[in-house]
Amino acid sequence: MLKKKIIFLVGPTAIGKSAIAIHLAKKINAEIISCDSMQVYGSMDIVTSQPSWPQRKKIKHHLLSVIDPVKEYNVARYRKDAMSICNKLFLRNKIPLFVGGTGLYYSIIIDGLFPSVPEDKLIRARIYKQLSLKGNKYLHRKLAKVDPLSAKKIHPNDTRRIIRALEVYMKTGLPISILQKNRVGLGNEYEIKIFALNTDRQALYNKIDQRVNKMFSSGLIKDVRRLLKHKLSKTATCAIGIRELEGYFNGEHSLDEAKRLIQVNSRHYAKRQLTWFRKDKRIEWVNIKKKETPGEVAKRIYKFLSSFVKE
RNA sequence: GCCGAGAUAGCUCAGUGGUAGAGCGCGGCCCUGAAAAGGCCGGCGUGGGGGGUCCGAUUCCCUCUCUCGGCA
Repeated sequence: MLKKKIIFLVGPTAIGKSAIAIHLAKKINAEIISCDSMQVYGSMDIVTSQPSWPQRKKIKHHLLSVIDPVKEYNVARYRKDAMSICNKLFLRNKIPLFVGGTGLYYSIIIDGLFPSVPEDKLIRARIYKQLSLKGNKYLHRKLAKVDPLSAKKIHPNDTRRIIRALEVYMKTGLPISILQKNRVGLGNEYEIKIFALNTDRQALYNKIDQRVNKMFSSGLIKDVRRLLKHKLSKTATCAIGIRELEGYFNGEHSLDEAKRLIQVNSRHYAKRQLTWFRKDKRIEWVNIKKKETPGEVAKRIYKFLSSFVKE
């Protein structure tokens, strides 16, 4: 029996994934599933740099603008949503082409998520209270007692992960480090290819600056001002551009400073993305050459996997 | 032109007679229900140029160059 094929196209922010993905999708009869933790949110098109409507008309895109920004979203929901779309695409003989920059999301699709409990707001509130009362070292020691493995792995300052580990332990009575070993990925049924786009660092940073400029000229300020009228979820608020502009609106800093911060934070983000991808040895790296068009890059990738998709 | 202040990391600036730090930036890394988040590590340097004093100068002295104030 033929294995089901799934293709991933990842890369740092602003590298040009969307345009390349559309060219590629056309060549291989694919539909695009966004793999981006922020582009799932609707009415945030400009801050999250979603593919334009003309682009979305060319190739069907999934998981863009599907959640209200006042709602929370997370990996587990993403996996569920994405896998369900994936299966529908298989029924229609379409290849799922995952495109995006969220490292955790694509790896969760491939490698699976350990079965566990969702966030429990009450428990978290209790742990947060302990955190403010007794400090992070206390929580870390507490974790060390019930789950020494995790405590060793998680730095005492990384309170988010300490809290998550404690939460899981409190709900299940089992250490998260044990549960985490139990993940079910795509396995043998599927055949996957992962491509990561990159270019030299300075060129990437120039692209990021350009993108930020473009965001501003397409009405970022107005957009964020409108968004801030609602109580955005803690996840949606994380989109780069929201807090920086909020600081400007509140008079904490100038507009120029807000823009500078958006650029800096985007660079840092891109750097972290690259660190994540580098670690994944399954990735085929595609280095974009100077002046190479999206179509040309897509062609190179297509050549690389033509035997893969024709089998 | 005169007087004063200054010239130290990519930037803003500390500090010291025994060849230097901090914040930001920059680089590297970690990551399983907030992941565009969160966390960890790394100084990346001809101390403006040239002399002098001293065992030893980034630090003290002289001089030149430049920058910023003030007076002309």
